[in-house]
Amino acid sequence: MAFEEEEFIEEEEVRESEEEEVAEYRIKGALSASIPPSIVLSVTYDGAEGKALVKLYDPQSDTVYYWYDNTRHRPYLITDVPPEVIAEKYPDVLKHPGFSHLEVVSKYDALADRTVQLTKVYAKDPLSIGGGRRSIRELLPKTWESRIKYHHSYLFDRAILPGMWYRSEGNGLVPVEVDIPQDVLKSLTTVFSSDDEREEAANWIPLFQAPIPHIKRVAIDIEVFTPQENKVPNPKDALYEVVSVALVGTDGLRRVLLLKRPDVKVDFDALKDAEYEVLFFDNEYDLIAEVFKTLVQYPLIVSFNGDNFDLPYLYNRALALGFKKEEIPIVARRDYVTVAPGIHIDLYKFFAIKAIEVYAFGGVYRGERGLDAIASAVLGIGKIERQSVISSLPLDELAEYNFRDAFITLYFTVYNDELVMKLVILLSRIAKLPPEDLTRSQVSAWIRNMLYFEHRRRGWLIPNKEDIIASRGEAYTKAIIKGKKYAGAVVLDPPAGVFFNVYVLDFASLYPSVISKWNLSYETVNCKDKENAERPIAELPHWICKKRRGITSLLVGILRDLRVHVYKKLAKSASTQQERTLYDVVQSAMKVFINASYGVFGAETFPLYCPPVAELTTALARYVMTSTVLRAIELGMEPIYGDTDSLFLLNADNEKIKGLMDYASQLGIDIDLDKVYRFVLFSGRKKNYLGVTADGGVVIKGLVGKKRNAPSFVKDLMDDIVERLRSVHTLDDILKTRDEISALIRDYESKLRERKITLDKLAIKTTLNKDLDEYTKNKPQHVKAAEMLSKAMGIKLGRGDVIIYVKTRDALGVKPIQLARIDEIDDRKYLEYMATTVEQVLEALGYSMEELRGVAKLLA
DNA sequence: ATCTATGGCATTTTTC
DNA sequence: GAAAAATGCCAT
Repeated sequence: MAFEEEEFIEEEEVRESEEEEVAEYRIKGALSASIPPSIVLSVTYDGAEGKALVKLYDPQSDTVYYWYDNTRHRPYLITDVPPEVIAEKYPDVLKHPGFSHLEVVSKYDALADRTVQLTKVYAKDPLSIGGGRRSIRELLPKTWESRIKYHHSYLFDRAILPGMWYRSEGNGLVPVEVDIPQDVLKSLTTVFSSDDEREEAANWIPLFQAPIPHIKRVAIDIEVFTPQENKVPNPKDALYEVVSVALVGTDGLRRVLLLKRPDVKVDFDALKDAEYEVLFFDNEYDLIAEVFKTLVQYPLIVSFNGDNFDLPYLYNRALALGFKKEEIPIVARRDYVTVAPGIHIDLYKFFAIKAIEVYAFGGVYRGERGLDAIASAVLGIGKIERQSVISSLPLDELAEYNFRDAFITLYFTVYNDELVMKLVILLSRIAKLPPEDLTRSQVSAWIRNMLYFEHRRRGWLIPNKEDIIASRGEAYTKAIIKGKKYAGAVVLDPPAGVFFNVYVLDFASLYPSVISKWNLSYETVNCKDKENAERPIAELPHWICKKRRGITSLLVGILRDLRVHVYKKLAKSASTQQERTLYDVVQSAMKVFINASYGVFGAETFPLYCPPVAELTTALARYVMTSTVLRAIELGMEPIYGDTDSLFLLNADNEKIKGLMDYASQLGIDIDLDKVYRFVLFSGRKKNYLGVTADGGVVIKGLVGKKRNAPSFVKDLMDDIVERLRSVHTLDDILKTRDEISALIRDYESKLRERKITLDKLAIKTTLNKDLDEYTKNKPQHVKAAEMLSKAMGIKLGRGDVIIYVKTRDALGVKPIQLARIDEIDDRKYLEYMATTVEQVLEALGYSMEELRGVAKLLA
């Protein structure tokens, strides 16, 4: 089909205007430039320039500013060897090509509780410190101080805080004053009791109160010609044409750039009604030039998997097409890809952050990684299903498909009053990590950065992991689970049965509260000054300093108190809806840090790893739990179940609960009434129950019929059972329901026996947590199925892929669903599955063992 | 390159 | 054939 000439815009015009805009947009500000109040988008070390580069954005004028800092950018290494000794004994250090200069500094060594004189060995660039056989580090003696990690002075001093506002004054950037509301200021005196805490809280409050501007942004998604289906083109080679690029911006831009291809059809009528504009291009060079022209007009580029695909592909493709490097506004960094003049956020990486998945999104997209699955779960919109491969899709359909992907990508950052953007900025401020780094690193890196910053701000030495272990020791207790390092939480053994009117309490932020209340920190635990310390719990030999306030205890405590006593309240009470949602984001950002604060001390990968801190946290939490259980009994209540920080009580009423709350507050822990269940059905197993609240809401924990890998046949049965249970109010109802449930089970059983069921209902979904060849010790069923599938279909399967299979009667016992037929299935296995599912409910409903065996026999 | 922690249940595979 | 190890999913 021939293209109609009038559909195209004049390409000459495009090219001309592009160069102007790039030139104008790049480097609007330099060190001397005047910068109006602007938010810091990024702070990076520009190795090539040898300078620190700050990118700022002024939303008022919609301008990106660059600001170079020449003064304090050098990375350095700290050693306890004095400068004159270095000159005399280690002259190679001074002759090292990466060496810059020396400086003597005084630092507080928290592990030894004394101030020490140290030498900073400045380097020209991180490479001359970081690694390789010829690094400066290798030339210094291995005393403990010289094993201190090198510090990039700019990144850890963080003179300029990401997400905060600055303007230029003289030759430097100065912070823009933040307005603090009266009631927040007042909390400094009402919430915090010591001067230490008040001073610390005063430092933090501006981070939460500084305005978060709307940042103009564009989402990009590209489609590439693929000769083979299921084969993603390699962005390194960028062998194939970029056939379509969708750009969707917050400023109303909705555009799809299409490459004309003579062999591919296009339905122009369909495009006329489209909600986006379409530009056709005769050649790929012009198409990509237009993309670049758009990218340079935004301070923020958003993508889904842009780090690993879209941006490197565009970059390499542009090079291959003859662009010069300086014409391409895409910059590859060590771990990610960024853009000029703005920054780039890859939402694929952001959503892969466990803490974001769990705390920010409540696990709604748990385990899913693709755009379609995450968008469906978070936004309720999915990708467009396409009928054929990208390469042969008619251009109008390609545009539609491409547009939707970019639209979803942008919408992630826009929905719910820009929740995600606000969250990113706030997390950025707390962690002192620029958004580009924050959105690509796990929570342990956020906390590490936050703590490093606090050390630097106080003039503290940052200790090495080995030194913490050497002076503070390892864990003392043994874990119940083999292979773990220390004892964790208590779980009370629940009785089997149905219990009415159950009150559920939880200890609010138990672990963080314990850390705050008992002054837990790597430097206060097992400190040198044993005279001024005490053992908090007989079970453990560890002692804690009474004189000094621990840095992690202080910070966790401040964040927790600000969250609970200030921002959670403001999220409910602030005058406008807008303020309330903003404060809600503030409190959820704090929650992420607070919740992760315990775990990192038990993680060997964490630089401030300190097993005694982690172990004391869980031990003291066990003490809080068990002593509260005893107190509950004294008050006349009957604890029937509890796990870590939750407690299920019978015979409770508001007065008794008040008594228990008073007890806990003496321990320094808050108790909340979480729920009141009309009844709870315990199977007798830990972490395994079903509860119905007064309003008929159902909470199910740990039952096999609800697990992700259960076949939907079993899930349906479970749903039906739950539906019957919702109407239970009294013990009599239970007896009636028992009979109904028995009937249901027989019904499902006969459906299965008579194969009145589709294959997909029997499918079991299991995730590969490793690549196929890593299963060396064992070969589980889903791996066998994966191997068969891989062979039959020629698909590569590995870590993260979900295998869908059914149980069959043949020797292997399984088949991937794609290769199986309904007559091959092993109904015995499915009956067993059904039996364990219903068993968990029936045991609670008081079936005797004989009756249960009857059911089991029935099912077998 | 680095993915906060431990406790519990069900199933299959491997080992003794 | 029983016990132990491996695996995955979930609770907190």
